[in-house]
Amino acid sequence: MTKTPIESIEIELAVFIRRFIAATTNKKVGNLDRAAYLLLHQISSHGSAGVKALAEEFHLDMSTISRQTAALEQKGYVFRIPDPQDGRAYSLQITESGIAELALNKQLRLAYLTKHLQDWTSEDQIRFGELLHKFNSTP
Amino acid sequence: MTKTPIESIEIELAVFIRRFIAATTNKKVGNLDRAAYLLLHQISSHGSAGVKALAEEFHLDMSTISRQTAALEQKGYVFRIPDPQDGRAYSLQITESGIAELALNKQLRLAYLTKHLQDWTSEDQIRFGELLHKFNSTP
DNA sequence: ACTATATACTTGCATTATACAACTATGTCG
DNA sequence: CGACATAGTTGTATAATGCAAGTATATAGT
Repeated sequence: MTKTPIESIEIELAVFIRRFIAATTNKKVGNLDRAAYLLLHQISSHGSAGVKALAEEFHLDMSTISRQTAALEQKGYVFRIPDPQDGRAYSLQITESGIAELALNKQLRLAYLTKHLQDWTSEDQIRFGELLHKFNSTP
Repeated sequence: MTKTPIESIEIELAVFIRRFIAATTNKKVGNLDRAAYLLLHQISSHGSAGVKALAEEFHLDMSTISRQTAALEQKGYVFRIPDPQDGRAYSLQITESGIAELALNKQLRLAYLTKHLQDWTSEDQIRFGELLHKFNSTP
């Protein structure tokens, strides 16, 4: 029985996720766990955003994001700006300290990944990045 | 500032994992959660195995696997065979019921993935599966 | 303008997955 | 035989998450 491409993807994805979770859960790199890192990255690269927008971006519940952003604020990595149009809403902006922490984290993550991918051809690296992006972009 | 391929992979992976976890955590497909599905798949496709071997395969703690396999046994999807060489060890084998449940799950997961990848060329699908496999195979 | 409903966010609670440590039982090596 | 190692289990703590309920603000219908 030969596997179809989608069957291959399906099982490889499952293994992949399992490993990745195991490797990154509860293992903070510096001061940021996986969730915090992504939030900071998003705020940093796509501009300030509110809780709702972030929750939608990551397909998570607003309550989860609310707690995580509160933690980031507590650590001084983001601050809130009230939305002038809407008294209920605010937007989160990254602080200098947040930028520094993000850069440090990124550095460490890249070092790990670079090592993991050291034997890949640069063509495969590019292709993998493109395909992941494509997968993520599919609605 | 243009991103290097590894920088792209790094952030796409982070987003990807986040989404995948959100989409599959606490969402059992039929009777199997993500962890149980993978265990059954492993036992089914690579033959019977003990708790230790499974823990190593998934890079998880033995205690975690021990509980998950106990749950699978409880549901009647696997059964234990004492290791004749080693009184401490068991191997886990899948039951008929386990095979059926696994097949059902796989079906549902494939359906979802097929839909998600419906606009991809078959070449991209193949390549994505290969690269994920390569990533997983890298020690 | 008033009321009803919707929305942005927070908080309380329960669940789940996980790791670590302590424990049991068995095996192995000196 | 005794000391240590190994396979597995169980107790406990932690963390991430979702759901439900609550607060405050906005919007729409009358």
